[in-house]
Amino acid sequence: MPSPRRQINRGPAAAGENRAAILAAARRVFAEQGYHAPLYKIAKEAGVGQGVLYRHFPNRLALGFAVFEENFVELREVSSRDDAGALEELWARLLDLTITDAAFVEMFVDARRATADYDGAERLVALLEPALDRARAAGRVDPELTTADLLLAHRMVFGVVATAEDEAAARVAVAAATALIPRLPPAPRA
Amino acid sequence: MPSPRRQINRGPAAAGENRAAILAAARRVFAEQGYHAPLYKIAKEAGVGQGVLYRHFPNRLALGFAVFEENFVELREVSSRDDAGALEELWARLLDLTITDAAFVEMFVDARRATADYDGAERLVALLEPALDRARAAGRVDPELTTADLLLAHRMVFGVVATAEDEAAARVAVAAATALIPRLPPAPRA
Amino acid sequence: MPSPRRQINRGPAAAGENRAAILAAARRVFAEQGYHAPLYKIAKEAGVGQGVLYRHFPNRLALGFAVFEENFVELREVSSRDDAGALEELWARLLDLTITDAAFVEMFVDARRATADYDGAERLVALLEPALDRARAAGRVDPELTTADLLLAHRMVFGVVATAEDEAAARVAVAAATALIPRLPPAPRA
Amino acid sequence: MPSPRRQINRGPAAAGENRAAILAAARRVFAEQGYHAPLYKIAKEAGVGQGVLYRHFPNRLALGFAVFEENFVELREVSSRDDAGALEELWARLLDLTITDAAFVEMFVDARRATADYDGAERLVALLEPALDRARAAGRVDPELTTADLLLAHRMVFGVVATAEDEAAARVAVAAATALIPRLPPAPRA
DNA sequence: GATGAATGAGTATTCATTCAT
DNA sequence: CATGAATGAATACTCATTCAT
Repeated sequence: MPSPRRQINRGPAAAGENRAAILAAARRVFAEQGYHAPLYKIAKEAGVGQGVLYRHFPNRLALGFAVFEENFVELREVSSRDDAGALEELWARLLDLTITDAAFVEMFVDARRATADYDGAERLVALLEPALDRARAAGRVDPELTTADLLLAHRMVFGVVATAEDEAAARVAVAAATALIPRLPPAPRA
Repeated sequence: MPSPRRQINRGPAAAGENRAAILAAARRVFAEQGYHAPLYKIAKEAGVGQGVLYRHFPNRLALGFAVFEENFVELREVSSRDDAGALEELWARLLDLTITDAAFVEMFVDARRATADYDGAERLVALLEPALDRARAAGRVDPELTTADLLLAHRMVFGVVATAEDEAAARVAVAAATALIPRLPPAPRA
Repeated sequence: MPSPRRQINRGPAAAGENRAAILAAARRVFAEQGYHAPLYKIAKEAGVGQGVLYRHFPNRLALGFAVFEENFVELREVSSRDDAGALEELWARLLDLTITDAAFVEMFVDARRATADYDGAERLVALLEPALDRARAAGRVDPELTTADLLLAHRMVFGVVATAEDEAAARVAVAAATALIPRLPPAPRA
Repeated sequence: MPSPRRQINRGPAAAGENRAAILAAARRVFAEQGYHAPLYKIAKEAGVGQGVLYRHFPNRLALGFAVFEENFVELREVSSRDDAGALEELWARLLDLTITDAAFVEMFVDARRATADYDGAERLVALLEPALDRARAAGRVDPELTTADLLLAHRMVFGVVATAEDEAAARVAVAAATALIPRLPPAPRA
């Protein structure tokens, strides 16, 4: 017997808004409390019922990936820029997102245990490869540098972020870490 | 009617044994079920009551670190070897432990959120520094290589291990990752 | 931007079809998942919205009874056959439906708690009585056998079905059970 | 962080009492609300934490069976009476318990879906067989009556109880139902 | 009238931590 | 000191029911 004091039912039209609200809330909560924050807190933060969250995202991983996917949209934009400097910017932005969304490190650690085989790596390859090709053609990067190298370097950055005290420390450490790998694209002209 | 005695109370003498049993059990359970395995399972696996576990380790992090510390004993032995090749072996062993004890990646991710100021880094420095000095003096490593570099590289390896599918994949990826950093000690003569 | 129409609104004409589709779906789902299967699954299986299900059947019991009622249609046909052998066939068919639709046992158990005063008993009486009268007149059954006996025997068969492992076991057990009650109509010439 | 206002921890010594309290509460709650009553209500009714309930009984079925098992103790006492009239009393008591503990009908219906193969039938056989043998030897029952018949009749009584409006109606109906099976032990001299 | 998303109370279950014995 | 049962808050997840469109 539902209590009469429930929130107004905004109807199916709210579905899109709700999904967006959940993603935004998840991003916020993950950042504050980590990837294992209770899902009901995310629902509450988003201002929706728990059922809505579960309708949109059947489990934590689905939600986590969805949030993460949003980053791809941004990266794709940079990647699609048909210019030789795109790689540098793309790489810089990727590192930045990795630092900002440190919670996702936990997610990946988790996903390893979960069966879910995420195609994030392939997605990333699709993003990096064309930009790398253009940069190489333009002679802007080490001709030996491969996409696999970039992927691996990204995972290495993950480790630095995961073990950093906070975002500021992570930023410094990531800069130092990438400097250890000579083959990497040059730091963007900040 | 006194409650039946489930196990003989072996008195204070058992404290040391208990501690060791708990550590061994924790290592086993962490490896099987991950760092977030229920503590009562570790107590049961160790054959001790939960109270004993709490007596020795006030929380999961304390236990986790204690298990991890055991690795230091082994590393210290290598480090204390007064020979120029110690660094290579030390480094190789460190990477190996990082791969094997993947659960600790979770621990470190966790520790970042917990306020816990772990002195692991300093401990590691204390281990690496003398070996690095000797190796440098003997001209066996890049003269530019610093202890900070090693520490950072170790964190990078963490990231690779954390995002690897399994131990075998981690081993391959770590090899590739360290190859990206030219300054690092050479791989040990396998 | 109006929300996309998921399915054409076929108007009131569809009401009858919908009702039938829901009943069929309910029968299927009850058989597969038991009487307490989620209602939304029935709606989905029927290809209708949940609102429609609620329009036709205000609650689970109403739906359950409606499905069950369909059996009466079949039984009524047999009962209306103006011949002395109708009782035997009617009784045999009743037992068979009881075995087949085991989910309804759960429903009846449930109904006992719900206040719902189901008139199923009277309906059954209306079906059995005329056939019993004809059979008695024709000397084909124990003259002592009453409709009340049949009703009671039917409930007893319920118990056997409810506690049987599966349909096959139920069939065997029901045969044995009815054999214990000498007054019952003879088994149909299979 | 446990609130400071928790109930006193009575220690392990309370285990026995707790188990008994849970069983009693379960019996009460099952009778009032049916076999599917929320387990936390049983815990609360028993005055224990939910964890305690789960420690003693890992799932609903385990709890249900445990409650049911208590009935066996009583029946066993009657059964072990080395006298020819034991069967009649045993049978009467069995029917009575079946009427009283109607919730167990639901449990059995449920258990059919659950994997759990309960050995209740064998237990019942072990109880009934010796008493039946003695009764038969003393010529107090139909020499044709078998234990299997009794078991089957018991299941039939289940059906009658399950479909009865309330306990009073069940009592009347069970009497009528058993009267339909001539071979059964005579009603006890009430 | 039909749709199906939204709602959120209800329930099961786990596990860190305490504490009587 | 050790034992391990007790505690109960925390959390995940489900599903009956409503209602905007």
